[in-house]
Amino acid sequence: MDGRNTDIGSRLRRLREARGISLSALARSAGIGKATLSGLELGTRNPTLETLYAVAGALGVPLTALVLEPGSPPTEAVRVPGAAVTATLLEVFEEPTATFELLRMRVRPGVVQHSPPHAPGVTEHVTVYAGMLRAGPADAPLLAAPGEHISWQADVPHIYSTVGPDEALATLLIRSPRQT
Amino acid sequence: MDGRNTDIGSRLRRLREARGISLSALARSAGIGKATLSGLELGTRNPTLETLYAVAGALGVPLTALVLEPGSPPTEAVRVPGAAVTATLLEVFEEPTATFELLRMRVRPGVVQHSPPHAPGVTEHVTVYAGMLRAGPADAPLLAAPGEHISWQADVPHIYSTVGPDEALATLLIRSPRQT
DNA sequence: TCAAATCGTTCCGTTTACGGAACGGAAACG
DNA sequence: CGTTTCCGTTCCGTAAACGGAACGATTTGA
Repeated sequence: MDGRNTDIGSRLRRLREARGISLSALARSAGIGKATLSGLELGTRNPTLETLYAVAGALGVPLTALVLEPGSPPTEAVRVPGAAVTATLLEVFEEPTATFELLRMRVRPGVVQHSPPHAPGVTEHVTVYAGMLRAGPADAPLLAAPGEHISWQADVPHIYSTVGPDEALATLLIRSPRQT
Repeated sequence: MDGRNTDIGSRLRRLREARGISLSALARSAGIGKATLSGLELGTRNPTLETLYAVAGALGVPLTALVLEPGSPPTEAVRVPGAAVTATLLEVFEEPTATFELLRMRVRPGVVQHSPPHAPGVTEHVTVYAGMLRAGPADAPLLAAPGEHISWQADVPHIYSTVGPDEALATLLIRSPRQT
């Protein structure tokens, strides 16, 4: 019916090349065949879930980074000191193994907010409801339009910024595993 | 290393049964074979991305609702569409003492959606981002404007409805203590 | 009460995703 | 210049995911 999912292919290739890894090396570290990875990037194959997990795992990205929508435009990053993000804490849930914090977040346009790594295992989950938000790991941020939802591991440096002239509004859910 | 992805299977089956759809019907509307869907739910197959898209599309959920990250074990109940409310599951967190479900919710205007009581201890947390939402216990609903946040105990009958002519959009976080 | 419909699973032939091996091309080294 | 090494693609046999059809069990309806 179609020309396959070349969107995943190009996204995957971009992620790989951004890391400077060869196709052969990535295939090896993911434990899959070069033919499989090549076909995947070229969009000539319809990958298995198992394959997708292997590749995402080897790249160190959540599977949603491969499967999720938009191609990310390059960063036009204006760095301005001072808070680009203001957040309001709405709710906190204390569980035996993790703490959940629910916040409402406002991101001012034209500024990139850098956030240092959190503790290992911390995940952030953002639902955008106004503006165009660009957020996630500093080296591979994701793009989200109103109504969309993105998640990432927060144990690496990550960023928040808007795309376009409008400020972005979102809810942010942070899950922090309890300290060992 | 397998044991397959029975997590997807059970999650999928729960999503399907929450909608009251038969396996045959879902397979038909997704345009895939019953054998495929059955095997997927039983965890005896390693689905293709194409298959996953078909199923997620037919269920009206983002693919990420089916394919959670490794480390997020199977899910508790998912509540979904009546006539007035449609919701899509964005994320599920399994904790030893509770399950958190993060959903995006759309409430059509002019209709009141009644929801039966949940198990004792279940709490619902709504952040409104468009329209005016009226939600909470059926005998004492709360009113929320965009940007506002309300919570209530969900172990009594509760309702969702809009105020005014516009539909309401919100994120819904459901916290369900684990069964004893 | 029995027939028809529908349920979810299993069987099976076809299609295809898989990895290993070969392939041509491009650097890197002698 | 070879020769070696690595790159990404293509070829190919095998394993398995696919849909259609049959299956027994259950529900529905006359």
